[in-house]
Amino acid sequence: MVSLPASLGADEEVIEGGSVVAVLLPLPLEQPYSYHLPETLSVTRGTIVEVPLGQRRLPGVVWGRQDSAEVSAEKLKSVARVHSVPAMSRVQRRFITWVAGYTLAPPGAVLRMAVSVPAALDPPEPQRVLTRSAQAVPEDFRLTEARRRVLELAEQGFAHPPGVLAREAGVSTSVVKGLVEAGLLDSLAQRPRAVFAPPDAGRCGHRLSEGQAAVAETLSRKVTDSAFSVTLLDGVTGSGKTEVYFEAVAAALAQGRQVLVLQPEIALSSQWIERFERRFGVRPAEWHSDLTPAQRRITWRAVADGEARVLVGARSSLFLPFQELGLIVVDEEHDPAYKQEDGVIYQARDMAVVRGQLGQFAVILASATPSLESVLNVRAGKYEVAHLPARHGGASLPEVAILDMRRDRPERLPSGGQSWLAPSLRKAITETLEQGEQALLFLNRRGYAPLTLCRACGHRIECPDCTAWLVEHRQRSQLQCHHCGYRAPLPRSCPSCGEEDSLVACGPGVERLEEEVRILFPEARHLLLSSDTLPGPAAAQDLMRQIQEREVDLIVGTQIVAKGHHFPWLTLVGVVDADLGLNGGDLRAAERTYQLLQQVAGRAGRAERPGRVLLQSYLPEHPVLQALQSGDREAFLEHEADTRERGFLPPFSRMAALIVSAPDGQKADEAARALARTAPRAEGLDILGPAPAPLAVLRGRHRRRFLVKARRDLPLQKLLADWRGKVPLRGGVRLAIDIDPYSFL
DNA sequence: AGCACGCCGACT
DNA sequence: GTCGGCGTGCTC
Repeated sequence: MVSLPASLGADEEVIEGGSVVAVLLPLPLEQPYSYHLPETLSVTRGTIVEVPLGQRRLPGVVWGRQDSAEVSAEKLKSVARVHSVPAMSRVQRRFITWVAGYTLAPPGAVLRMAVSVPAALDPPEPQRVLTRSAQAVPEDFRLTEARRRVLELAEQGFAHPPGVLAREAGVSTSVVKGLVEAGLLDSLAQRPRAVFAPPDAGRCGHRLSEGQAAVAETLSRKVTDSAFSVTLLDGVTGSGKTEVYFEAVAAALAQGRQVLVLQPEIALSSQWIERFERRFGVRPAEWHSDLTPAQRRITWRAVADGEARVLVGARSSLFLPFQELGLIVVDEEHDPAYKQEDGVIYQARDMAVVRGQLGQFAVILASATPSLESVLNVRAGKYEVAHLPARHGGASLPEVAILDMRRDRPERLPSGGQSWLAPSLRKAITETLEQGEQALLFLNRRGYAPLTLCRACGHRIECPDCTAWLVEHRQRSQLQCHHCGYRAPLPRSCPSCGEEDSLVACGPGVERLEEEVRILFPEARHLLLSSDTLPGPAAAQDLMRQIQEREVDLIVGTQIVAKGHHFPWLTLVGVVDADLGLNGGDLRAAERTYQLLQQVAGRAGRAERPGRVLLQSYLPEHPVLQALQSGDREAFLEHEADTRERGFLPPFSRMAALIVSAPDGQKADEAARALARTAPRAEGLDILGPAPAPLAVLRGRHRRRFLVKARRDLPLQKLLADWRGKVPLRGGVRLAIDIDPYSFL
């Protein structure tokens, strides 16, 4: 009889061999499948097992007992084996179920995000190391020079992996292999050294000001309360948010709990990692899309085994199999990158709050420009708030001015070409450079020009698979679709009328802006920062270093420069097109523009040099620009809340988007009409559509869209699930449901 | 998500 | 005559 550890609750009771168990598989399936559990195996709920499915073998999680025989006996297969990983915790399983119910994704699809690394489910191959065996060299063994060198090294007493031993001795691995076969070297299994050393919570941290220390104390108390809470940590760029929430991280570590820090774009947060290392003495575990398969395996396993105590990661790390999670920090909580847009569609910030509620621990949402949702949750008493006093070290906030482009018109370039910089911005750049300081020109548009037009026939070059213009990338002499990844060489003649040299680039992208900078400020050392010009995180880190060390005078960049980097010599930020992003039917367009521009503005004038921000705009009266100029965030939030309330928009209502897509427009229309006919009706429910989605064709699929607005007390998920169930989808038609949509494309 | 089964074009 | 394209539909 197996005895249960005292910590196992009723939920973790042992399920004996001979039972039938429900196993959730990491596939888009609505229900767990039933399997016979062999007499030789015993499991609990949460045990990760391997089961046969069709011709394959897959991992799955024991979801419960299957009492009634719902599956005919002849169909029932047996659990093949139990994986040697700790069982998935009850909280983790409830989280998966909750997310599936909320997003209307099949539970198996959510599970797939949690067991994303099947290779991690078995213990890693133990590393083999070689030592000199006790056996003497036999008389008849040809002791060649290569063999002698290897044995000599091995006799020095250190055990080496075969590859290292061969390299050190300057021989090939086959020599080493021969010596093992001859019995002159012993192969031993070595326990892998700890990859994730425990962070030292007790190390002396950054010295905090009195105000910061008080906030740090509040946050730490939230952690040690071991109860669910959400705190909005609100403080401007440079107010020391990171150092302050590090104290909450330390408190969770001291309690023996794991910590997850979510970042919107992890690949670029090398500065964050350095700060963590300074505070805690070790690097945190990392989780993002740039990890190699081996790193992924090691990290997943370390989280499951509880070896990784702090993990910093992108949104997908929310589904890692933490056992003892005791704090989640969502850094830059307003960032739209937290919204996952394909597969299981979810908002990681909101799901982090749910995870905290299920796990009964503290969640910290940090931002200098909090989302309207979070601000209203504070106002409603659902979240608490902690304000950090203004800039650390007494540096002042930058002065923001709007340049009215209708009056402050760019002059022609000396070459006669078009210019995108107003005279007053040019002047400001000149002054800044003369003072030996740095300037940043921000334009959130990749490539050279967003549109290529034929002067002869007026043809606009579009993507063959999407309703979108192709963007010229002159550095690669390519046209690119930013929606599907289509690329084509830049044509010399118009693809429509065949006219030679008739194509003109319309509008600016960062590449074109850099060209202008080269002409106007030839002396300045300049740098183009865009995701296209960065081959990887290492390159990004090097460019950031160049800026910090003043090896660059003038920076041209897209939104990747907006994120949390500290540039002490940057005193001028020019926003080339502040109106970009204000248009479009996106309900968060104004908010997002405000946040992005506020973040970019925050790059200017840290430390003791005051900064200046110039916003080029054709809509200088727009509330977003006015709020940026006056620095009155509260007025902007008030205006935004009011607009949303009057429009019955989230968070005053709940919203969902349904996207019907099919390989041809007719099929999409038919399916959309069928959906329209069966649409639910209820008091407080508005259904708009079907209408062609703004990107009417995406990746070759024709798309129609419904927008659903529901009063907050309506059971939105149930209404949508019933609706979906009424319409069978055939002929390549797909229906995607996006709860709380962000992108309206 | 795979993998098989199943019905129509270019080839050893 | 087959090999192979990927469209539909299961998988306990």
